[in-house]
Amino acid sequence: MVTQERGADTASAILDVAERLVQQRGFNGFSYADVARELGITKAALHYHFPGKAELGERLVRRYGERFAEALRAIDDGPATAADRLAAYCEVYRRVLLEGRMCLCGMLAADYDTLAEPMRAAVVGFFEQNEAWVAGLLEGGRTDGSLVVTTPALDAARTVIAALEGAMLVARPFETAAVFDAVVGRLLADFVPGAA
Amino acid sequence: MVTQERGADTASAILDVAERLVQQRGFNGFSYADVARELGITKAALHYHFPGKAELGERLVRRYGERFAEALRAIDDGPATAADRLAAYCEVYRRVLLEGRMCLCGMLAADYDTLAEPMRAAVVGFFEQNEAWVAGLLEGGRTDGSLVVTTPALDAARTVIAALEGAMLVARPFETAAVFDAVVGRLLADFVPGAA
DNA sequence: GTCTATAACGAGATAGAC
DNA sequence: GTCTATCTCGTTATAGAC
Repeated sequence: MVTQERGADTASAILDVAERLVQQRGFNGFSYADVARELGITKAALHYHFPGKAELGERLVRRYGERFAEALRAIDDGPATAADRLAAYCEVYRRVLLEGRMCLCGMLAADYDTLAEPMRAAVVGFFEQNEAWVAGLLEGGRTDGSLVVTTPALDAARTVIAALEGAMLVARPFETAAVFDAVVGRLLADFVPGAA
Repeated sequence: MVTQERGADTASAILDVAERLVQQRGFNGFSYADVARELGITKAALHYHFPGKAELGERLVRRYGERFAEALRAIDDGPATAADRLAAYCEVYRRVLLEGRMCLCGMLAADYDTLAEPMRAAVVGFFEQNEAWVAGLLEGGRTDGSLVVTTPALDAARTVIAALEGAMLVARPFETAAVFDAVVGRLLADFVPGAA
């Protein structure tokens, strides 16, 4: 039944390539042709799996959010202290940066004005999910005494996410992780007692 | 000698419109046609003033940097304490956000991989200028005692800029300044003794 | 300094064969 | 599930008239 050797996971191969292109070039900086060329298939094959760019984009964000949620669960089951879990959270972002990428949803936040409604909603959902998780982490740290959180947990969570997204963004023109590391070092020093 | 009523400042009118479009939609999210339509001129007229999109973009960044430098000088001549000057610096970003815009160079940092070299250099120059100014401000605050700066001034300056750019970025999908305000409130509380 | 007209290309998208 | 072929549109850009 199979004519081309790839099978049912062509869709995820497409998502992999498109994801990287969006993270590097932005949603308006890549095309179906770019993805097709890289996979050795035609644009028409792409339209079979994803009817349009907006639908592809929406699936991209939802998959990214699911993978991010998995990473957060892995952190929940990992480091014992809230301080260590916060450091692990920062490390997730750092790994993305080292691959030469921006956070997918950070990039799409920049492109936000040009996105169709379903994609917008998915981007908002990603940030809400992250805010809630980080806020819970900070609450936990306040309780077990491993973190110093002086403001409402949700406000503090937004600060953490904004700092990480901003650090990734500003690190891009400098083409080094040094800027990112300086920001994260300060961020952790602010929340972790004795880390200054 | 003048056939159309506008005169020599058509160029700056073009820059005004293009600047806003880039700040809202990104460099790959606007076209010569968009700018021409809004000004009631043709694309050909645009090409007369700016041979290509890359040249327009470069002029855009340089003008933005000059205006930003003016704003920084105004702050230097304004508030007496370093703490107040830091707050004034944050307020510059806040005003941009309230206009529904992203920082021009923050947006271009996202688009960075797709930019031609001259534009990239201009974007890097903008961030270097800002880092240096903020670092000087923080040094001054450490000296006069109005700011608490525990890390190297340049690292701390990068934290400030990353937090502001990140706060603007993340505020976009939420379509409110509340996220931005939460971040800036925390930022100031970190540097200004007694502000927590 | 701005226009009309058009070139040259790439984008997203579709029809229909295999 | 992927192809070829094609469509339509928007993009950047240029030539030459006014």
